[in-house]
Amino acid sequence: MRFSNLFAPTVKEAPKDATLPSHKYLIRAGFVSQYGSGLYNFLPLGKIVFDKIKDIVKEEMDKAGANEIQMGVVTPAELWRESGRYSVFGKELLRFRDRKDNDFVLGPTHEEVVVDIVKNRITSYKQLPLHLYQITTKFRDEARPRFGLLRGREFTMKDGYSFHKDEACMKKEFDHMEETYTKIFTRLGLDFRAVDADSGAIGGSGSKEFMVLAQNGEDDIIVCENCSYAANIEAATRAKKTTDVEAPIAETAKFFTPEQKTIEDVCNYLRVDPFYSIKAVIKKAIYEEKEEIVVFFIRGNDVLQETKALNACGALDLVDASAQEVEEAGLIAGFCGPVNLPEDINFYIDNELKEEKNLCCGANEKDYHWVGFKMLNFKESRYKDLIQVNAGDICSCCGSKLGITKGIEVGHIFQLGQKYASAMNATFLDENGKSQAFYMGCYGIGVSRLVAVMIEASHDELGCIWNKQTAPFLLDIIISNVKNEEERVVAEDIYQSLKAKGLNVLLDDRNERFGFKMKDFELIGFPYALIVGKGLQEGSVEVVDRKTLEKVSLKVDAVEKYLEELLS
RNA sequence: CGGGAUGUAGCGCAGCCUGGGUAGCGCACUACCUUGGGGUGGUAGAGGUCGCCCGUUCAAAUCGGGUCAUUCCGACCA
Repeated sequence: MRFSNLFAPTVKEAPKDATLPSHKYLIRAGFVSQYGSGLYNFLPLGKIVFDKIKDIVKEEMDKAGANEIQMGVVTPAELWRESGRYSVFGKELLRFRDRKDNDFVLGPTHEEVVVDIVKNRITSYKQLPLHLYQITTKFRDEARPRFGLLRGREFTMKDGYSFHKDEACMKKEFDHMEETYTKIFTRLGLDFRAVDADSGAIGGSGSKEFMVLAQNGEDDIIVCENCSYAANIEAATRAKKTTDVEAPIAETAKFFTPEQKTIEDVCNYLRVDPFYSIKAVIKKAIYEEKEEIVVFFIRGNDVLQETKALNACGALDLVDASAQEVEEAGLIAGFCGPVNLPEDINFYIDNELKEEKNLCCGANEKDYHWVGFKMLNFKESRYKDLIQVNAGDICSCCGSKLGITKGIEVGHIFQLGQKYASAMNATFLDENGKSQAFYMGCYGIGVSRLVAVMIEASHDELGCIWNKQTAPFLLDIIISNVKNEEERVVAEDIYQSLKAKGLNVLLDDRNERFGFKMKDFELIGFPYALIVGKGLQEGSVEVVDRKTLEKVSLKVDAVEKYLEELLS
C-alpha cells in the first residue's frame, strides 16, 4: 500500500473528551471516527487491525472445533419473552417496533436466538456436543458510553454457545475454552489473567473473566501475591477476617446509646473495636413485580459488595433506600439490628458473622444497641457471602496477602447449565430415551474492544506501538524527500521486492517533509520504519524500531535480507 | 438514573458574564513561491443557518424560556 493512496486522516489534536490513550490515539491516528454517542466507524487502519484480531480469534475457535455461524442483529421480542429476559434485561436492551407494530430488540447477546436455531434440529444425545459461534455486531444501550471503543454502544463481539448432554461435558468444554482463550490472548501479546467472576444477567453457575491488566481498567481485580488466585472484586472471596483486638466480653444486654447512629459513633461510645460490631446496610430491592426494603448485616469494618448483595436477594436491582422508605418499613436508621426486626422485612447476614459472639448491634429501638450479642439461631438461608474483599485481606487458598489491581474485561466464559434450554423448552433425547434440556456454555470476546485494549496495553507519549501480530502494516518505508530521484527509486525497489515476498509493508511516498512522515509513523505506530534518505550518499538506509526508537544503519544491498528476517 | 459542563469553519478554541450593533485565532485546506533529516517559511485565498425553536429588542453568538445533542464525575455496565 502507498501512503498517498491510504485514507488515514491523522491530526495533531485529540478530541477534548478523550481521556484515555487508546481513545486519543485511535482518533488522532485515524483508526476510527465517532459519529454518535458510543458509535464509531472503522477507517482503513482500524479496519485492518480489527480484521487481524478477528482472524486470530476465528482461527483459534475453528481449531477448537467450533462452527462459525452468523445470527441477525434484529431479534423478535418473542424469543426474549420465551426465555423470560424481555422483562428482566434492563434498559441496555434496545427495544423497538416494526411497521406492523411487532416488538423487536437489537441483540446485546444471542442465547435466545442460538437456542432457537438448535431447538428441534439437534434432537439426540448422539449429535452432541455442539459449539456454534459468531463474530458480529451487538448493541447495548449503555447508560454512559465512554472511553472510545472500550465502552461503545455498538460493538463487535465473538460469542460462542455450546450444547451438551450433561454437566460434565459442559464443564469439559468450559475448560477447553479457557485454554483456547489463553491461546488467543497470548497470541495477541497481552498481559492477562483469568479471574473468577460474577455471572450477572447472563446467569449460570461458574464463570470466568479474562482481564487485561491495565491501569485504566474499569474493573477491580483481587489477586494473590503468592498463589494463582485471582477474582473480580464482585466475586472475590477471602479467608475469614480475624483480629488481635480482644473481644469485649459482656452479658447480653440492651444499652442506652443516645444519638449514636454510625458504626464509628457507637463503637467509640461503647469502647468496642468495629470488628466486634454489626453494620446494617439498608437497600431497596427492585423485583419484576415489586419493590421492598432489604437489610444486609455485615461486620462493622467491612464494606458491602453490591453485586453479592444483589445476588443474595435475587433482585433485578438494588438502590439506596430513602429515609422515608426506611421509616415506612418500620426500621430505625442507625439502630437497625438482626433481632426484633419487623416481621415482613427481608434480611441477609454475611457468612463471616455466623456464630460470632460479643458483638454490638442495633436493637431496632431508638437510642438502644445490644452488647454481648451472639449471632445464633438464624436460618441457614439467611447467611450469604456479602462482603467486599479488600487489599491486605488473606487469601483463602494459600494464606498470603491479597492485592488489588485494575483490569479491562476482554473475555468472559460462562457455564449456563440448563437455564435457557429449559426456559425455551429446547430438549433432546438422552441414552435412556428421556427428554432433557440442553446443558449450555457461553463464551464471549470483545473483538472491537480489543482494538483499543491493544493500544491501552502498548503505547508511549508519541502514539501507538503495534506488535507484529496486529499491526496495520509491519513496515513503513519513508522516502525522506520525494523530489530526490535516487531516494524514490531505492525505496520503490525495496517496497516492490518486500511486497513480492508477501510482506505487508507501506510506502510513504507523500510529498511531505521528513519530520511530518516520522510523526505519522510514530503516531500510527507501525512496528518498524525504513528511512530512505540522506544516508544514501554513503549507500545506506536506516531501520527504526518503533518500540525503542533506536535506529540501525544498513547498506542498501543488505537491507532486504535484514528486513525479511526482522518482519517474518 | 443523580449531579455538573459544553454546543461558534473539518479539528482545537476565543468572543457571551461585565457595553446587544462589522464573527475572530491556531491547526488543517486551496494557489503560487520557498524549504527538503523531525509537523519549513512567506504571500494571497476559500470556508460560518454562532445546535434548533420561541421570546425580549430598532437590533441577539451575546439577554430570557424551551428543546435536542455531546460530554465529565458518580451509579450502572453479559
